[in-house]
Amino acid sequence: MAKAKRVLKWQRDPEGMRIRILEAAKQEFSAHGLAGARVDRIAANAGANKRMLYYHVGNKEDLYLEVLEGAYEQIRAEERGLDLEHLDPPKAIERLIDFTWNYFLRNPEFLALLNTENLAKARHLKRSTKVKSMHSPFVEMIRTVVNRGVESGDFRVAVDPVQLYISIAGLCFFYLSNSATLSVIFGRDLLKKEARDERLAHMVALVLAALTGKSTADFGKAKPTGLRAAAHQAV
Amino acid sequence: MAKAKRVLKWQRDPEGMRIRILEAAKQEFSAHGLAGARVDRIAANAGANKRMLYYHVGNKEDLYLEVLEGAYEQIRAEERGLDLEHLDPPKAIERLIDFTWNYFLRNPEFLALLNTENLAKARHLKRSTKVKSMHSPFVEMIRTVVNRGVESGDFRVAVDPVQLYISIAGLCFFYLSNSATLSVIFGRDLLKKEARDERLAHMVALVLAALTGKSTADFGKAKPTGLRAAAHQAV
DNA sequence: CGAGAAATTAACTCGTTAGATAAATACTGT
DNA sequence: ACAGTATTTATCTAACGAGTTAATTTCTCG
Repeated sequence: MAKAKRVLKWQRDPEGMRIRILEAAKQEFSAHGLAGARVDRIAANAGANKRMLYYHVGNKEDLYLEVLEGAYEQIRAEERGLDLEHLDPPKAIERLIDFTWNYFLRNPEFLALLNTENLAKARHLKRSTKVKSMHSPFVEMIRTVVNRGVESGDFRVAVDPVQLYISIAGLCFFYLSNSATLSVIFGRDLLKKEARDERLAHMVALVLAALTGKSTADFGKAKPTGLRAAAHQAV
Repeated sequence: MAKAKRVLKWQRDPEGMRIRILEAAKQEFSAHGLAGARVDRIAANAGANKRMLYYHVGNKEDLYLEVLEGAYEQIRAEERGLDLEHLDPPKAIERLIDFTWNYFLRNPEFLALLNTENLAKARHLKRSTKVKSMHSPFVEMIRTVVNRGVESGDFRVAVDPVQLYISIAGLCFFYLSNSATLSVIFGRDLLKKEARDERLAHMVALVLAALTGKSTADFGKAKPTGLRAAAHQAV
C-alpha cells in the first residue's frame, strides 16, 4: 500500500517527438508562411515544449528547411510509384495529369510551401543538396511516352518533355493554389466537387487535344452546368 | 543679411506622400508577404515617417488591402486596353497569351501579392467590394473570340472561356511565380531570355494546337538549345 | 500677417517572439 | 540500485515591431 506505483510525469519518445514536431511545423509553415509561422504554436500543436524544437531540429529556419525537404521527398516517392510505361500514350498522359491534380488536391500544404519558398527566391532550396539530388522521374517518363506516342501515330508532334511537365503542373497548380482568390473573383466555389471534376476534364482535354490533334467530348462540349454560368471574371 | 530666407525643414505633399507610401508598401508586401513585411521598412523606403502610414492610409492590413486593390486596378486597366475583336481568332488567342505572359513578367509583384493573398485564403479580398466589382473583360473577350473561331472554322471546338482563361493564366503564372524553385530543381535559369522565349512559344503552340487541331512549328520542333538539355527534373 | 488646420517629425509603449539557461525527470548499462 | 546521459519541462531575456502620443512645422485663408 505504501508501495504505490511510481507515476511518470512524462515519457521519452525522441523519434515520435521529432515526427510530431515536423508535422506540426508543416501545418504551421503552410498555413502562415515562413515569417508568419510561430514557433510557440508549432510546439503547442506538437504537444511539445518549445525547447524540443531546438533540441531535435534546430532553429526556425532549420525547421522550415527540413519540412520543405520532407515535402519534396514525399512527392518524389509517390511519383516513382506511377507506372506510365505500360499504358498507351494518351492514357499515360491522362494518368499523369490525374496524378498531379490529385496529389496537389490531397497535399495543399505542398503548394503553400512552394509558394513560400518562391517568395524567398528559393533561398533555402539552394542550400539543400538533399533536394537538388532528388530527381523527379516524370521528365524521363514524359519523354518516353511522347516518343512512343509519336512513333505509334497517337501524337502528331514531339514536344519538349520539360515544357510539357511544367505546363501540366501549372494547369493544376494555379487553379488549386489560387482557388481562394479565383473563387472570390468568379463569385463561386472552385473547390466544390463539380468544379473540380470540370477542371480536371478540361485539362486532360486541352493537353490531349494539343498532342493528338483530336478533340475529345469534354473539351468540345459546352456544359450547361459549371463555371460557364459565372460569365464575368478573371485572375 | 539678417533677413536670411527661411529654410524649410520639410514640405507638405500629401498626394505624393500617399503614392510613395503605397509604392513602397507594394514592394515590401510583394517581397516579404504580409507577415514578413515591416512597417518601418515601408516608411523608410517611402522616405516617410512611420506615423505617416497611419495618417494617410491606416494600419498594416489596411495598407496591404489598398496595395492589393491597386494591383487589381492596374491589371484590369491594361486588360481593357487589349483589343482582340478585330484580330482573327488564332491571332487573338496568341495576343492574349502574349499579353498575359508579359504582364506577369513586367509585374512580378502582382504574382507575389496574389500568392500572399491566397496564403491568407483571400481573407482580405473577400472584404473588398472594390475588387469584386472590377470585372475582367477577358472572359467575355475569350467567349467572343472562341465563338468567332468556331464559326470561321479556325477552331474545331467550343471551349469554356473561364477554363481557357484560367489555363492561360496558369501556364504563365506557374512558370514565373515558381521560377526560383524550378530553376534550382532543373539546375538552370528559367528567366534568361532564351528560356523565356522558348516558354512563350510552347504555351502559344500548346493552346493553339488544342484549339485549331493544327500543330505549329514551335510546338513540334524539338529545339537543340533550351530546356531539353536539362533532362532531369520536376516541380 | 496671424490663427487655425493639415501634415509631418520625434520619441515612447507595450505585447510578442525567437531563442537561451537551468533544473528536473526518465532511461540505460553496469 | 546507481551513476551517467538523454530527454523534457519551466522560466527567463533581449530584441523587435506595430501602433500611439505629443510636439513641431508648414500651409491656407480671412
